[in-house]
Amino acid sequence: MKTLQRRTGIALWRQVADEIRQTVLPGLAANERLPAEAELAIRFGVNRHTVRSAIAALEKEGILRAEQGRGTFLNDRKRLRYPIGRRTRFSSGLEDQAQTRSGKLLSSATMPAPPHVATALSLPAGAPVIQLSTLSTADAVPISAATSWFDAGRFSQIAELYAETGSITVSLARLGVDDYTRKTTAVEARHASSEDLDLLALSPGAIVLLTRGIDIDSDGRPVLYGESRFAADRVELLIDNRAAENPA
Amino acid sequence: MKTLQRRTGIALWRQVADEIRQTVLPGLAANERLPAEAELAIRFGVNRHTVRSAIAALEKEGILRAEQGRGTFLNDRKRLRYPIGRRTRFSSGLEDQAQTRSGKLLSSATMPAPPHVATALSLPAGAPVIQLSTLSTADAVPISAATSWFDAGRFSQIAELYAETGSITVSLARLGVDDYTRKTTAVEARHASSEDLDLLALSPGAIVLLTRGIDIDSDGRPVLYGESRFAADRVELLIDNRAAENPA
DNA sequence: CATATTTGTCTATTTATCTAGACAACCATA
DNA sequence: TATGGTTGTCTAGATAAATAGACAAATATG
Repeated sequence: MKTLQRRTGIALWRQVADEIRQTVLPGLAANERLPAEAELAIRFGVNRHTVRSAIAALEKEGILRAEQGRGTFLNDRKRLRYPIGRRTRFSSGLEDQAQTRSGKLLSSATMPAPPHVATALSLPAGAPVIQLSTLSTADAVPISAATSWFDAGRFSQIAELYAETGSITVSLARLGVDDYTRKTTAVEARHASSEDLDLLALSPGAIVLLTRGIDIDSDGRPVLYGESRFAADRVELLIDNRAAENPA
Repeated sequence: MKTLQRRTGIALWRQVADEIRQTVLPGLAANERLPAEAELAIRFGVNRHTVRSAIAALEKEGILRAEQGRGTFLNDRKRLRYPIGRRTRFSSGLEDQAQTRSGKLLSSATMPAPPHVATALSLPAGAPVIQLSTLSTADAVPISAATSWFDAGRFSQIAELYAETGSITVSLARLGVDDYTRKTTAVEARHASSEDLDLLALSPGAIVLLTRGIDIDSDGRPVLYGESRFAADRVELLIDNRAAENPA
């Protein structure tokens, strides 16, 4: 096998790790044994030590466990399924997948709206907005880091309320927004920035799913514009159009 | 600055390239000059040669251009915006963003349905299905590689028709499916496999957006199950829930 | 309990990446 | 046309990653 590339700035052991993730693991059931290190080394055309580095990395991520004398085994793990639709909220939709969910306020600031934020919120350029940086976790695992912007005139208390409640939905309800729905969501994928590596406890080279969305109230007025970064190895986004057709 | 990490299997120059993409370029207009190599080297705490490697990589990707004596400049490039909704089709929705769009059949095969495919198509386990591997391009740039499965009993001619027409929509229409809509779409992100690196002309470490979707006909019967891999640096997915509410 | 198989550890060598410094080539402009 | 700022090229040395081989330690099995 000669699918690996050299001198690309990605260490061989890391490419081997990715290749194991994508071509070896999908064929295994939970707790099933992987091919022996020596065999994988032949399959990928690298030294056994290189395979060992790859396995060590996957082990540190919690995906595999190596047992001396017995072999290396696949751990039982699932991606969290995060629904995106008209009623996109962090807590609802995850109830059956995680025991505990929480939102933490990392920082807040009032600032003139950057151009794309002003456009999204239908505000004049430079109008004052409140920016919230938040981190959401499920069962103590960081799931997403988000940056949200609100009209400072309409939602001046949003930062304090979020810090207290840990929920955008609850905070907005206290500010008189009984209901809001997602207008559009754009999805991209990119390598995690160093900040997101820290926040989401990822290792370098990890991928984040980036969603950018606008929420509107029942009058159609923009309530918030938000950008969320999800740890791609822990989350998949589920877009259900049937649910979108039948608002509650 | 000390945001870069060493001994992680990702070469420093590659981390610098990612950091430039995410923290330097967003602040620049098209054709604007980047800070000098020496300045970037100080900012990231690395040698100037390391910055040069990073810039060379970004230049090879077509994002930057370096001009001796003048500086390094940001090229004018946009991500293609790919709509995902009830009427998800490759051609429609891209008309205004690309002059030419085409679909190419890479391979086809008839096989017993793998478990997840059988489930998605509501077929008994192991029922015969036709698997299509296709590559879609816009303006001669590869955009997505897809694998689709169809009920072999109902759509036995699908491979020949797609090879001829380059369009799923047209092929299905000739087989009597006047209309179909997207039931659900799941989105994940991951590192590109070596096969996708080839197909999509990506460099190692690149990211693909993976969508898995089920299309149903007007009777609600599953028509196809498909998995598409999009080059994440060339595409963003747009989920518009308003459009989903108002089927044509 | 003997044997084969597997992961774990160690040493040595080669290859790739990163740093350091110097200077050439090119460009804008005062 | 002289000057300062920029990218391009070269050499040399230090650090990290990959290969090669040998053997220890744990496990399963006949």
